[in-house]
Amino acid sequence: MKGKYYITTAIAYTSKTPHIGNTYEAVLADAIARFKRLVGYDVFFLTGTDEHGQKIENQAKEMGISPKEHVDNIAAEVKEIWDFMGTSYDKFIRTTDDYHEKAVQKIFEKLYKQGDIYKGSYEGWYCTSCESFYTEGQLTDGKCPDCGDPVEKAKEEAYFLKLSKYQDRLMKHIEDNPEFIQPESRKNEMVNNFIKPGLQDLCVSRTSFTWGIPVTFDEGHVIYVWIDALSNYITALGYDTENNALLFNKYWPANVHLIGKDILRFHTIYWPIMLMALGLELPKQVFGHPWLLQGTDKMSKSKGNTIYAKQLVDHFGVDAVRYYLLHEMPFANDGSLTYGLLIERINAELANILGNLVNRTIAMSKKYFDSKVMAPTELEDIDKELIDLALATPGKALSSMDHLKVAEAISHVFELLRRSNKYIDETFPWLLAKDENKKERLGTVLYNLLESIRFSAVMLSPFMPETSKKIFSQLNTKVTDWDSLEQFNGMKPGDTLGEGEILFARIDAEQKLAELDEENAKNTPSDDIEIVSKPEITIDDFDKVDIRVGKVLECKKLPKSKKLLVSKVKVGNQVRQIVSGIANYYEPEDMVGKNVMVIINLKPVKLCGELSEGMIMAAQDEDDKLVVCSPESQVKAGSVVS
RNA sequence: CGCGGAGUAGAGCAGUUGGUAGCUCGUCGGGCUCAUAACCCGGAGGUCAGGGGUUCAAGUCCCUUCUCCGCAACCA
Repeated sequence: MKGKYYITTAIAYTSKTPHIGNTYEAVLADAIARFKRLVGYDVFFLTGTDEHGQKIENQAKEMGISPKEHVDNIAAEVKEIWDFMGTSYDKFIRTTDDYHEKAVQKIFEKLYKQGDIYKGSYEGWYCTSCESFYTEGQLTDGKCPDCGDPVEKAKEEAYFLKLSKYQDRLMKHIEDNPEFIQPESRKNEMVNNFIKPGLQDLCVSRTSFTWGIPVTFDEGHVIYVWIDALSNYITALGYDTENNALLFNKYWPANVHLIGKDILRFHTIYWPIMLMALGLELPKQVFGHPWLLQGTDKMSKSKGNTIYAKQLVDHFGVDAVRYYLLHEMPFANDGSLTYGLLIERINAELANILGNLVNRTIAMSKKYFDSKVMAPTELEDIDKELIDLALATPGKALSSMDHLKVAEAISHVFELLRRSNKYIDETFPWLLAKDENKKERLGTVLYNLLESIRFSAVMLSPFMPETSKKIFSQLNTKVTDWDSLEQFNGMKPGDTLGEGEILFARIDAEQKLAELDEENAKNTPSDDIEIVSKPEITIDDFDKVDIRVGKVLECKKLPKSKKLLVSKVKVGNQVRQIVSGIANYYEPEDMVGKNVMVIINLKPVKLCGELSEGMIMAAQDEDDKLVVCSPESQVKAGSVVS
């Protein structure tokens, strides 16, 4: 054993079925976990689901089921997907698990007792009808994002975690451990945007919803997501504030937390500080992996471009999908997935390079030697070249994997496969077969090929476990351990090979794409936007809103901001300054002269230092694109809209 | 001037401490027939975003401009 290796994924939020992008993270973690096991580490691979929070509470209410039922459903789906993707997790934690909830409560108590969590108050906007608190940014149009009612400024009691106290220690840790935050560019983002400006204490409790872990010593307070979700990495191992379970003592600290780049902040700032406060070691590394895009777009349900793992696996098989995810994702930049690209990779690499090599080698062995493995004899230079590459490849893969460069590790193996294909052309086995005197040479050539394939299959097993298994069965070998790659003699002369079988059939791209299109068309009921209406209002409510026609007199960009335009709008006998977030869609000169609809009785506010006295109405389509609303024909500025 | 990253062949990307510009796909031509119309070889295709500088030598270091992206701020 080379020691322990503890790897985690982020826990999936149980508000909707995870798409292929979410699945990517689990597969990536799995590949690393399997690789580490293969090379001799004692691995613990944790994944799971994050199941609390207001969003889930609300969703459940809408569906008319209990939150628990709701999360049970989704958690089961997540688990099912992880399972058919072949992820070899050692534990699947759910934040609604009993032991987790108890441990989180103890953590909260401990931090409170030692003064790292204190009770304070949280100023925000309160919506009476929803009994909810919102921050400035959560409000839509200055009103409750949920029900649209007016909100009022209010204070709420809440618990806070003292981040500032640990700020310097965190900074030092990041500086002393350059590998702590990966990739590097992310580290700079965290340090410059958050740590250097100074950390604000973090609100770690809520009273606005109940679907969460209760604070034991203060009724009505629920532990907010940070402490609840992040703690899973230690509670899963049986962490306890008083005496820790064996697992915890053995595996903590984590070697790597694998997470999406979007939640890097929580894992590189809040989580380390929590751990420091608990007196625990920090994880060795946090890797914020890039995102998987559908073509060049972010996947989203509203765009209807969501690709689910299930469909891909049904059509292409698990290992092909795993291969794509693991090999096509760059280390730091977002990757892209389309059906077309997937098919291209399957054909070019899996079918042509890998599958065909195995197939032709097994076929020749059968044809020339009745599937017997021959003993290699004298080696020629060309043989040595192949063997040297085979022997060198495990080291290369190992080193790539040490830096989590999974795609690179796979490429090394494919180099060997390509070299093997070339070796066939260089040695002309079919000619050797015609000459009885060259039987021995032919046997040697085939032996070298079989052994190279065995090498490749061993190295590929963390990435494509099923495929490796199939190859081993075709080779009829049980020598599949990593150490067997130290010598080029794993295949045993005299053994009989198994039956040949196509590993990856070539796919007719055109036909397959048509098939998928048809299937997706069937499953996408309609393009229409689903309407979830805000609560009914009376004519009196509506009457409170004063909408007028205005004419844009001048308009300029707000240099400090990317999205904001500042317009001077003539409304009747007044000229108002209005700031709008439309800079991505309109040039200032486009706006000048336009007649627009303006809400004139919104409370004025300052945005990026500029006063905004109203709102220009704009329609927002699914891509978040904004289109300014104008009256159909000329109307005098100041006219009432109703 | 908020912080950071990126701009290299038609596409997707590599290019460690500066020393002849590479890989995969595609394309064109050739070879081979064991194999899944597969495999192997070769050709074409790049003022390494633009401009300046340091150096015997710059994709690589420095300055500057432009364009994309991420984070932050913000979307009345």
